[in-house]
Amino acid sequence: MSLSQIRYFVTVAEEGNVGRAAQRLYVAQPAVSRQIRALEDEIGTRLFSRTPRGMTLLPPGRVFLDHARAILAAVDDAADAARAEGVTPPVGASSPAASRRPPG
Amino acid sequence: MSLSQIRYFVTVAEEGNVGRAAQRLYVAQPAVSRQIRALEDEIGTRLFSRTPRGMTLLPPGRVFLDHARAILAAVDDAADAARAEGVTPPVGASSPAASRRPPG
DNA sequence: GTCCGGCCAGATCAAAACGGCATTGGACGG
DNA sequence: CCGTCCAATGCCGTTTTGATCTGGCCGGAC
Repeated sequence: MSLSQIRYFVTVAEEGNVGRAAQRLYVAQPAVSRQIRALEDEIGTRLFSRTPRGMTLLPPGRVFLDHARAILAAVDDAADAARAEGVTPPVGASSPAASRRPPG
Repeated sequence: MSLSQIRYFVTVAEEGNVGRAAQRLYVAQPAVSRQIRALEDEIGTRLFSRTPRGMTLLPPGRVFLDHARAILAAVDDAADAARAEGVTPPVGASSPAASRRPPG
């Protein structure tokens, strides 16, 4: 399972359509189709129901969607938090971390 | 940023040593070294201090470590939750999801 | 001062993953 | 039956990842 697969999944779930999701992701349709399939294989359950009108979330997909969004948000948060800690704030900054920052 | 990079990071943080982390991850040392570097490049901040005795977490790394563990746990949770929803439970199961499951 | 051991990082090559294009196969409407 | 829309597959080139080998850096032993 990769973060790309999770992003693909969320987009397909939102669009209900692999082709449109691929456009939003700036990749071709087969790439999205394959990654969704791989994700389902790894989890061991179908996440979507394939219909001639597009893709519909199955119950496992609905559950996974909530988690997937949380994961993507957590990833962004993690990077932001590390970056924020990386910049050297001015002395006497309001962050509680300022007092436990070593000199090095 | 990839989940592998996050796993590599957590292991190196726990071991304080790229070589030992690589052993635990069943990959070679340079692979871990490169992924850690790539992660730092993407975030835009050094996460470790390189010393001749090993790797020590810098403040951004300490912050990132908490988030990283949460992400990995969330990924496992997501897969487990989807799988749990994927199995068809017996009628009258105690899960509240049972009542909103379509016939499939 | 010199040698040795541990550790991280770079270069190079091979394997795997990924994506794109072209195409197939299934369902629906005219 | 034919055109349209959608997802899935085959094939190929590109990108990414990892393994191996090698070098540089530092500390300890003597």
